[in-house]
Formats: sequence, structure tokens, C-alpha cells
Amino acid sequence: MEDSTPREPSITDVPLCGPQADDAECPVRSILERVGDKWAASVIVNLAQGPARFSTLKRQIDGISQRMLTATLRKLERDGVVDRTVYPSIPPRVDYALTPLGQTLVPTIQALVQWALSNQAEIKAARAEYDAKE
Amino acid sequence: MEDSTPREPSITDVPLCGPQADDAECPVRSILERVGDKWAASVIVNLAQGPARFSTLKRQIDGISQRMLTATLRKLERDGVVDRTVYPSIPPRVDYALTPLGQTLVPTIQALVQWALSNQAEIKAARAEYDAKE
DNA sequence: CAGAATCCGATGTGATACTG
DNA sequence: CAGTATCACATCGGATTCTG
Repeated sequence: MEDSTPREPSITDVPLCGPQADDAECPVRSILERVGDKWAASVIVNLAQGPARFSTLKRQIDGISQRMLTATLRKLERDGVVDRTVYPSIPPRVDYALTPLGQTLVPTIQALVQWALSNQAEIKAARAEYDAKE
Repeated sequence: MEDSTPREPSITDVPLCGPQADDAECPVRSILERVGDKWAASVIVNLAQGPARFSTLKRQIDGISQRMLTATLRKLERDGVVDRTVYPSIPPRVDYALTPLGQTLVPTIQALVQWALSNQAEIKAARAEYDAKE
């Protein structure tokens, strides 16, 4: 019982898990972290338009290195969000696409992106005010 | 013009920004990163229940260090998502609460959390399959 | 109580070079 | 084309100690 701010468990008390549980134990946090990955959202949003090749993604996602694109795609693939199809041709060709699971993630990410877009002015103002020594 | 995977700009072609634009330039990415911050979502979800003191948050968010709690709160405060109220008493007391802006963010985060919860089995399975050498 | 400061290992990220 | 490997560096994040 807190003398000041008593609080009881509620729906919002979502299992965001403890300290050590970062991967297998806590899908919630790992998903959150995946989305927060510097490039993951860009990849997902890009693939939401349809399948794309490695080089296409690299070109479209401005500033990403092939190292990071590879790593990001691997993580998303491991989570079953992205599907990787290799065509054993020469030169090699690999297509990436959202899985059905990945597609269900798109609206939520879009919502987050939309939120950011809608409130970017307010956020920018808040930061300016904060940085101006608050 | 891609010979293989032509793609045109669409609504999903959201400005996720380029390489250097990480802070002021790209609110979208910075918001995504904020949400993906290891502890930010936990803090927001916790504050969604109502204002809380530093020590209360620290106790409720299992495993967070005061270093990270402080840092997380500062970032959220800077973005205008969290409000910090200091009561100049002895011992000092500080209350944190979501701002109106912060409250508008809650449903979206909940949606993301909900998505993760709903699909955690599928994700876990996907990871297991992937790790089992796919 | 609420933090600031410091130390330090772990992890993330980019640039570059190399390969099937 | 689609990676992998390596090096270098920045940031993250935890533990600990100190203070108003």
C-alpha cells in the first residue's frame, strides 16, 4: 500500500516481463524492440507494398547498410514476420515478403507511424521547450 | 524501373527518413525508437493507470535500474509524453504522469502489445523453427 | 527519496573488403 | 546480386557510490 499513489493491477498491467527475459521469455518486449529497431519499421513498411528484393530494399531504405539490412531481415524472418525466398539463379536473387503474420502487424505499425506524424509538431515543440532549459 | 519488382510510392511510403536524421529531423523514427526503448513501453503502460512516483515506478517495473528509469523518464519528458512534478519537500517527492499527448499514445502502444500477446505463440514457434536450422 | 556521477562490459552500427 | 567477415567506434545498460 503506497501512502501516496496506490495502484492496483489492471488491464494495462501487461506482462512486459522482468529483467532477464529478453528473448524467448518475453515476446511482448522483443516485439516492441523489433519495431523499435532502427530499421525494422522501415523494412516492414516497405514490404507492406509487396515483395521486394534485397537490392531494391537497400535502395529504397535510404541510408541503410547491407549489414544492417541483412541483420534486420534475419531478425524479422526469425520472428516469422518476413519470408525469404531464394532463387538459385545466377546471379542469385532473393525475394523478401511479409508473411501473413507480418501483414497483421502492418496496421499497428502504421498507427504508430500515423501517431508520430500527427503529433510531430507537438513533439518537436516539446523538445525545443525542454532543450531550452525547462 | 525494376525489371523484377516494380514498386510505386503509396500511402505506406511513410517518411521514415534517411540516415542522419535521427532526432529533430525525423519524429517518426524517434518515436518508434522511443517505444522500442527497452523500458519506455513499460513506463508508459504503467503510467496509463495514473500518476506515479519514481520509487513506485521502480518497484513496479521489475528489473529496471534507477539509471534506466531516470533516463527513460527524461526522454519521455523531453518528448512531451510524460510530465514531471517536483514537490520541494523533505524527503523530495516527484510525480510522473502522462501528458494529454502521452495519453493519446497509450491505445496505439496497447495495440502493439496486444498484437504481441495475441501472436506470441506463433512468434515463438517461428523462432523455434528458425533456430532449428531452417 | 530521487537523482547524478562514474566505471565498464555488452551490444549496435557503419565502412570496408571479400565471396559464391 | 546477395550476402559474409572483420575492424573500429558509439551507445546501451547494469552495478555501485555519492548527494541535496
